[in-house]
Amino acid sequence: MSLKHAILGFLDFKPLSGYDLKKLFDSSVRFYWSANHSQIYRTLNEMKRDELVSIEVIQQDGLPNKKVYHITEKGTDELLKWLRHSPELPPIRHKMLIQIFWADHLSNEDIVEILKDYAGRLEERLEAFEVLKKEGGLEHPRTDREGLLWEMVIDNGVEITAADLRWTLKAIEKVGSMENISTSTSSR
Amino acid sequence: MSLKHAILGFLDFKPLSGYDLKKLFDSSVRFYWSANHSQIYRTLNEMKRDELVSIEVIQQDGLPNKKVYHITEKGTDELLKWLRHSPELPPIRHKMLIQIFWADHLSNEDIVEILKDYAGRLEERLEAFEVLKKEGGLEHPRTDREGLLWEMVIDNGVEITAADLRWTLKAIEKVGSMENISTSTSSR
DNA sequence: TGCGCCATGTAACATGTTACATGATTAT
DNA sequence: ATAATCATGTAACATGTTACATGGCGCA
Repeated sequence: MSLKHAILGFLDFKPLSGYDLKKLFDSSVRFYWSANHSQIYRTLNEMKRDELVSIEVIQQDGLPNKKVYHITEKGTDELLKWLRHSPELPPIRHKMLIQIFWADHLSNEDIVEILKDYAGRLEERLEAFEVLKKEGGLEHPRTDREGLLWEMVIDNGVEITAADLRWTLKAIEKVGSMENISTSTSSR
Repeated sequence: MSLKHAILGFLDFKPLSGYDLKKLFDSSVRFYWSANHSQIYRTLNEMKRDELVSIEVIQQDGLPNKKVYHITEKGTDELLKWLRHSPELPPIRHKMLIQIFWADHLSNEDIVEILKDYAGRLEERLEAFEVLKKEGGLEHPRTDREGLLWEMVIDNGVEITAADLRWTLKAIEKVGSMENISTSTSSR
């Protein structure tokens, strides 16, 4: 249960509406934790119920009203407690590797196509990380130290994506040098 | 919806019971796709309903009866179709990186503790991959080509875990050379 | 005597996705 | 004109987790 904690982190940074939270998720930690708006609104309600946040309603003319969420003392305590938790390895759901695992049914050409497609997506993501690194996502870190931590986090994404890309390119080579299948189960 | 397809891959390999499937998941692709037994039984029922699999009941004396699932023609078609799908990047839910993202609330010592803990888990996983590589997990690949593909898949895990470990060790160093926080929000 | 393996399942809950629903303002 | 932005929400569904439930066999 961690969407709650990611939200607490943002609200501790500054009070925000559900809408603002969605945008901040998308422009900062989207690669490590994402959420769509339904989930965010639902979770904020639960957090209100549990008194981790309080609501301030802001009237706006022309625009719809805003509910700005503030972190409470209970919320800060919960955040602080969570921050010190022993970390878990991220769970993985890797469809592509399952495809490769059973890909003896496909021709070399089909497998290479899948791998090239995958490599393309990794390159896109690497670029997205570069943009993030330059623009920062969040307005400004509260301290230099916080800025360093944010950089570290983005670097993790860069390093791992780059490693995955290296694997993919090597894999494309390997598949190229495998004996192809004879039985014509291939595409087209 | 991909648990269905991972199961189809295994059933195409050989007919299996829900119990067997669980064990095979755990001993082969557990790092890329996992499932507990409730989910497997539930999914097998849906697959039966959709005629992707058929059931053979095996009487056993002393032991409880077994339901062995066989892949149907429709199931094979679905598997083959899925295998050629454009791959997606794996979605990530990375709690630890969210912790680091908001870790300016913690002391350097607390952050290092978290990172060291994480590094330990990565080392364990690397060892688990080494074991997998030697033992193979599944009995025997049907073809040499299949064996090569399985090795490739495990290598991906090794490469990415190793990259993550390198990042973690570098991160520990960096945190060590950061100015520590003054405000005593730290542990103990 | 108690644990682990074999083997199946259900119920409740938590989390995540997709689609439906509304409506004004501002920029192209 | 029409698309994007602002802003909130609900309903239905899909997926994943945890706990409850049963019961014999073989081993230490």
